[in-house]
Amino acid sequence: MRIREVASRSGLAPSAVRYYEQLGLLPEPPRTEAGYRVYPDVAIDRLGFIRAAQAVGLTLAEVRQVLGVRDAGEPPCRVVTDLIQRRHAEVRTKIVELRRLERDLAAVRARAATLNPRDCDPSGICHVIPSVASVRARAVGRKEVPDV
Amino acid sequence: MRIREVASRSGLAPSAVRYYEQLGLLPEPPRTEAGYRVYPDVAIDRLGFIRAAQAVGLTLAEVRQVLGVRDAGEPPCRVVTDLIQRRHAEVRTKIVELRRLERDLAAVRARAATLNPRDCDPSGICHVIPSVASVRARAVGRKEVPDV
DNA sequence: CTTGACATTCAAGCGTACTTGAAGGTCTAG
DNA sequence: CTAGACCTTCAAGTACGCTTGAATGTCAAG
Repeated sequence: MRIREVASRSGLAPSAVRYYEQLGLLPEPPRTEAGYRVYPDVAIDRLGFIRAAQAVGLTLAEVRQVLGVRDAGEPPCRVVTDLIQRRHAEVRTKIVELRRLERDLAAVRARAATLNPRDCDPSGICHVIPSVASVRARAVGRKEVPDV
Repeated sequence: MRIREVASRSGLAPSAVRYYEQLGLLPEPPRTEAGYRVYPDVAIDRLGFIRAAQAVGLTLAEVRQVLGVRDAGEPPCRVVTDLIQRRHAEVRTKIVELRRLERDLAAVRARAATLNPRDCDPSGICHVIPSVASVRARAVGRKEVPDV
């Protein structure tokens, strides 16, 4: 299998596969005489694992940890358990933060809905945005969702 | 007021204030003879607004939009309402995604807890990670939370 | 023999919001 | 007079996971 096939079978771009190899997530495959990479079937499984790990929010560095342990011949159960637990905590924290933010945004919208733009104070910028208490105290990130 | 004061009163680093000026969020202040920036009190309000807008998740580009309208002499109500509404939808979507992810992570942990590492299949990498249905279908981002 | 789809490497770019570093100037207190 | 706390500009670095571009090579089909 050459790179295009292994990539598309895994839902990746060839460039991503090369990138993973560069990061040490994927072992260097044998080459044809012309220098083309030729992958064994098992590469599909490995890429599948990488995708699944990313899908639960592990970074590529973390995935590398897991693969490193596995490649060393040991079961990575312990590492995986730790990483998943940490990630779980992160996600729960983030949900709490986003819920608060959601509440704030709803409050801002409600406030905006009661106001007439004609009454807008031209000496400020927009009093409706800084109007909610918790907005003044914290913030939550953006960042969209990578597809798998 | 020089840059250090305006920055610390706004909870920012001086470099951030210069950066905002560079992006056009903050008008160029007058200078002392030595070239030091000297800010009027109203700069504090403007920086406060920027922080509040960021706290609800608006990007600096979006903040610039709002400030641009305001600086053009118009009330930015319409722009603000639109941006907030969009942002609100994003946040709600993200909460849904994170909730699903949280559920998956809990499932992965539960599954891991029932297994003995001795039974780990050495031919795979770690079957526990790709074990959850929705993990195979989608992913949710990481990205931590900027403090305000 | 040519076209076109594929492959290679390497460096650089993207987005976001900044920070850091280098090299230097200014100002106040002791 | 000097230390040190502050200011200036400009370019480059950070995180993260890739993609893109340039320059080039390979290979099968028509």
